[in-house]
Formats: sequence, structure tokens, C-alpha cells
Amino acid sequence: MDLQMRVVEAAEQSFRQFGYKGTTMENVARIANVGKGTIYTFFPSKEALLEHILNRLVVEMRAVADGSIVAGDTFFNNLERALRSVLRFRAQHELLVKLAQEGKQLGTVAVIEGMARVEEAVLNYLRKHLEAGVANGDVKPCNTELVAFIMLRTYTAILVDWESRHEPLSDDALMQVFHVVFTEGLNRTQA
Amino acid sequence: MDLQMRVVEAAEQSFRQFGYKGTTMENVARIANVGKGTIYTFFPSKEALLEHILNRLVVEMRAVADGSIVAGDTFFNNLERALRSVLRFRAQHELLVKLAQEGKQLGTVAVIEGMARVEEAVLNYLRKHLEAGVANGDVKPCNTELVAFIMLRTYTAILVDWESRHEPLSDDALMQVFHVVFTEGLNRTQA
DNA sequence: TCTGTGACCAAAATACAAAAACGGTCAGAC
DNA sequence: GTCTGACCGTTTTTGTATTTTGGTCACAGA
Repeated sequence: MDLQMRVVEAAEQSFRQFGYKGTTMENVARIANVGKGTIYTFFPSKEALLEHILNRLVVEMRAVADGSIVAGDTFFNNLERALRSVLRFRAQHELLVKLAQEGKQLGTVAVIEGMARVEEAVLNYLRKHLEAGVANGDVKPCNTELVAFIMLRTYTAILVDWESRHEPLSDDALMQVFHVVFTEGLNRTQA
Repeated sequence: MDLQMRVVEAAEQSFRQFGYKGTTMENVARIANVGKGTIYTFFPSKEALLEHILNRLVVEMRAVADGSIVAGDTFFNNLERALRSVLRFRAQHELLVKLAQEGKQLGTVAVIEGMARVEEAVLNYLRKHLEAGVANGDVKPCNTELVAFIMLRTYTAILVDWESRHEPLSDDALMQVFHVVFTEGLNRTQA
């Protein structure tokens, strides 16, 4: 395992556990078993280190989602399969939750900017697929940017706020709610 | 206009403008044109004053929503009419937005508790009507508590987060999105 | 020669004491 | 009996001393 990888994984773990402000470069160095200066041979600043980790996370998640998309299948089948795949990545979710919390509570600029970029990446990804879905007739015409926004917010609201008040939803239950609300709609009398 | 009314409206205005911590009892007294002691003849504490205002707000909004519900009409028509009515109450929305922000950022206990009670009231109201809708066949069977939660979160996310990044949605546009997403569902191929 | 390092520095965060502001009370004015 | 603002103990803010932190670099080891 090379030095950079050790540094990145140490930082990722520390960010997840203690947040951005709560992790010191010295501590990252200690966990990674390197000198502090070594970190700066790979990353010019703490902020750059965070950005690298978030970029990696976005690329990784996009690959996972892409991997569960089947070319010929319908938009909603693909969406639900991708959702189920993404849901498995607990560590990544924990990191994002921790950073989102820190951003709102402490207002750390680097964190807010980083999270904004992650959110933008997810929204673009969702919107792109929604538009393709609209284009090929799977999805009703709609404001795709706004719908993507609503989907993401619903996802995070359930995983963060709901589960802090009630016992966590099983993956199946979450999938089912997404299906009933977004795919089918709640209206029983056909539109 | 009697004293208590003056106090309540002064406090409401100040809470909306400066938040809970940002308003002092002395300032409320000055705006209301009363002595500070007078406030304490009506309310035993600042926290009680906030609770009174939030209770009043909940009662008021419930009355507005109830007022736009027509007994014989479908659940979704009633929902959309109620939404449109509630949407008009800008001042109340501003107060809630300000307090929600303060609760998350400063962690003020009184604010967090008060907002939790408001949210619970709204969720109960929504859930009650969703259950009635399921019972009479307008709404598909679903986890009504969770769906109520998703609807409220979507509503606030659009009004708070969306409008801070994009130009505000017109009431009509918001209604349309709600209709397409929740009522009809996004799936074009009939379920 | 080149990768990796920890003592070192300016800047930022923290801890702490003095001062100001605040929520709440109450003797008294009207 | 209603309403009030000077007053009190407590909390919050402010100014400052001290510590911690992000970042650098001269140098050690291979």
C-alpha cells in the first residue's frame, strides 16, 4: 500500500469520525504512519485533501450507479436498482452526513463548498438520466432539475432526519416508498 | 388593540426579523409600547411567549387549510387547494424559516422544541388526511406517516433551499411539481 | 539524488477574566 | 388594580494571554 493511499484512507476515516475541523493534519499523519510533511508532497493543503476525497467518492458512487444501469431497461427499474446499490455504501453516507452537519452547524467554508460540489454532481447525474427518461418516453415531461432536487432531498431527509427520530427504515421499505411516491404517484384513480 | 395583542404582534415581528436569541424582552416591550413588566403579566417567560406564538400560528394555518377543504371533493384536489391557501402566508413562513435556521445553527433549545412541536402538528394533520384518503380509496395504501414526512420536507426544501439557489418558484410552478410528482407519479407507462 | 521527515513559524483557535447585556422580579406610580 | 422601569443574579459578549494548527523547509537516510 503506497504512501498516498495510506494518507487518503487515514484522512477519510478521520473526516468521517471527527469531521473536517476535528481532524488535524498531524493526526492524519499519525494514523497513516507518515511524517506530516509527506502529506504535503501529495496535497498542497488540507482543503485539497478534502476535495480529493470527495472527488474520489463522487467518481466511485457514479461508477456504482452506472454499473447497475441496464441499457434496455426502463428508467424506473434502473433508478431503483441504482438506488439499492448506492444504499449499500454506508461509510460514504456517514462521511457525507458528518460533513453536512458540520457545514450547517459550524459554517466551515471548505466543507460547505465541498458539499455543494458533491450535491451538484449528484443533481447533474440525476437530471441527465431524468432527461433521457423523458426523451424516450419513460418519464412524464417535468422540470427535471427541480425533480432531481426533490429526489435527492427526499433521499437524504429519510436517511438523516427520519432515521434519527424513528427506527431506521429497511432498504426494502425505502425502495418501496420511493416506488409508490415517485414512480406510481399516490393517486389511485388513474390520471 | 389591547395590550396582550400588541405584545404578541411585536414579539412575532421581532422573532421573524431577528430570531429568538436576537430579540430581547426589552425590545419587544419597546415595539409594543408597554413596560417590560407588562409582558410578564401575560406570559411567565420568553419561552412561553414563543410557544404562544407558535401555537397561534398552528391554529391559524390549520383553520386556513380546513377552510379550503371541500367535503365531497377528492383528496388531491383538496390537498392542492389547501397548499395554495397555505402558500399565501408569507409572514408565517418567514418566521418558521428564521427559527428553523436558528435552531440548526445555534442549537437554541427553546427554538428546537418549539419547531419540533410545529412540525409534529403539521405531520399529524397531513397524516390524518392521508389516512382518510386511503380509507375512501382516493390514495394508494402507503406508510402515511412517512409520506407525510416526505411531503413536508419537499415543501420546505423547495421554499427554503431551492429558492436560495434559483429564482423563486411561482406558486403555480410549485403546485404543478407537487401534482406531477406526488399525485400522478412520474411514470408515463400506466402502472 | 531524491523521498520522506519533524522542528519550526505565522496564523487561527481556545481558554479565561472583566465587562456588558439579558431574562425575570417587585416595590411603587398612576 | 394595572402597569411600570430600576434592580438583581445569571448568561453572553469582549478583550487578551496561551495553545494548537496548517503549512514550510533544511536536512536525514537510502
